[in-house]
Amino acid sequence: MTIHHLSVPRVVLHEQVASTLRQMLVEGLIPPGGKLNERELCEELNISRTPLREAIKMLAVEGLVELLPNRGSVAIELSPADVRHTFEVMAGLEGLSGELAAQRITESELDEIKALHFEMMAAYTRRDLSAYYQLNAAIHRAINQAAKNPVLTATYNQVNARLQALRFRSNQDGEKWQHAVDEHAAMIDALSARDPEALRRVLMSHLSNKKMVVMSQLNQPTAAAE
Amino acid sequence: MTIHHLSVPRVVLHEQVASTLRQMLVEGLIPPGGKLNERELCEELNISRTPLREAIKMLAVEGLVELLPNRGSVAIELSPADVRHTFEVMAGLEGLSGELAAQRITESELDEIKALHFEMMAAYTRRDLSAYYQLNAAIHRAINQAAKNPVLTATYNQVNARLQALRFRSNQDGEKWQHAVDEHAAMIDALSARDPEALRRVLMSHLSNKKMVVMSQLNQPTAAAE
DNA sequence: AAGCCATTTTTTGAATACAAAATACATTTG
DNA sequence: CAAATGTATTTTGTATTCAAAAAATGGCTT
Repeated sequence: MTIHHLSVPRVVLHEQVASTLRQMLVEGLIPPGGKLNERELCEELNISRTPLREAIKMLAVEGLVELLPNRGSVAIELSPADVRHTFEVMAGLEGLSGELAAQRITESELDEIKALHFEMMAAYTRRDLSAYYQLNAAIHRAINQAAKNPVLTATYNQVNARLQALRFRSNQDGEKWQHAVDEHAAMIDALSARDPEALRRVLMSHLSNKKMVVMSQLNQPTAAAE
Repeated sequence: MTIHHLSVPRVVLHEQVASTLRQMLVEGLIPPGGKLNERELCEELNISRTPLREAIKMLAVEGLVELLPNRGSVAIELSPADVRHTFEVMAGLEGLSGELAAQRITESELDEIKALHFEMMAAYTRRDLSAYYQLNAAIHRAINQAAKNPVLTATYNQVNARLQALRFRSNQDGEKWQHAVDEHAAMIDALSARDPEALRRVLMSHLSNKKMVVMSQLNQPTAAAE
């Protein structure tokens, strides 16, 4: 007889709750600045306040929510300065990713990234923004994987999650998009050449451009979610 | 009459508890691999299990403790690979710190760092390792401050805390120490020249050397605390 | 005596209960 | 009528209780 129980409520509640909340925050279901009402969330998720509060504390450390003593917690709201600072750190982490990936990537990893790149070019050609965005994210994830540093991956993901909540994607103008695509081509070249310094430069400037796109969208309050 | 209550238990317990535990972990009072017994810690800190458990969850996100479902939590124990990965990320963050600091440091910040550097040279000349270590840490903190990026500072501190628990400091041999001092001189030069790329290089190689010192100490199990 | 199984004890996980703070509301008073 | 003050309600913070899992103990079998 197997010991696997298909019901599996055995994955500790606070982890599940944290995942659910993380998703709600990143997807904007709880908007920036929105309050996390404990009673409501308990009813919604069918749990007691104990695991909920544990999860909220975890998200506070991750920087996704802010704790207001005696007044609960709210989803973070990034000021333009916060966004700048976060992108700066992301650029540093991406650059490091690239530097390490260029040194450590295997042939098959490189092939997979090249394949993703072609798929992304297809999405670009069709102006399929949603597919483009997903493939773009997949490529960056793959480069990160190729760096073979779990601490870097975890740190990267944690910082990145805060930006996800901005839900900027979408509508960059055509010229900017073209430029981003060019940068991706340069990435593939640097990776193929196993040139750490070149890849680092490309990734950092890529992030810097992304930052500028996002910052300019922040100034236009019509910035809509996907 | 003033509204200030000198007792001030009004700073939320879970934060206090997290700070206390963090200190206990970093100082080795709870050794790597050591179990965090909830009942014991509650008695020791005179609190109930709720805020303690909230604090432990936070430390788990920070990477200072590991949660073992249904079996409690233990202080992290870094494998040599973990140490390598952590140092790699630290090097990246230090490099970024330097790059930004070289661009943004003010005259008075630079003067203060120069002063700290001279104090450190004094400690080195006296072979006062404890003072040297503290001044060294102060210099790195000051560079980080000069980068003027709170997200970077927070990320840096969080990753660094994991290494602190190793408590390596002390006994690097004379030659390595000399080399570290030389690197510090190069830092001051790069900072004074406002040369981001140079400072980045110096800081990254500084970290890389520190990594090698630590890794070699890890192999010698006699590695003692301060 | 060594190893295995059942039972007890301890420890962890989650829910509830209680206390304190903050907020909302209504009443009073100028 | 507006501001202020006191009261009620809600919400958060902490302690306690209850339940389930893991570890420890002790007895039993071979």
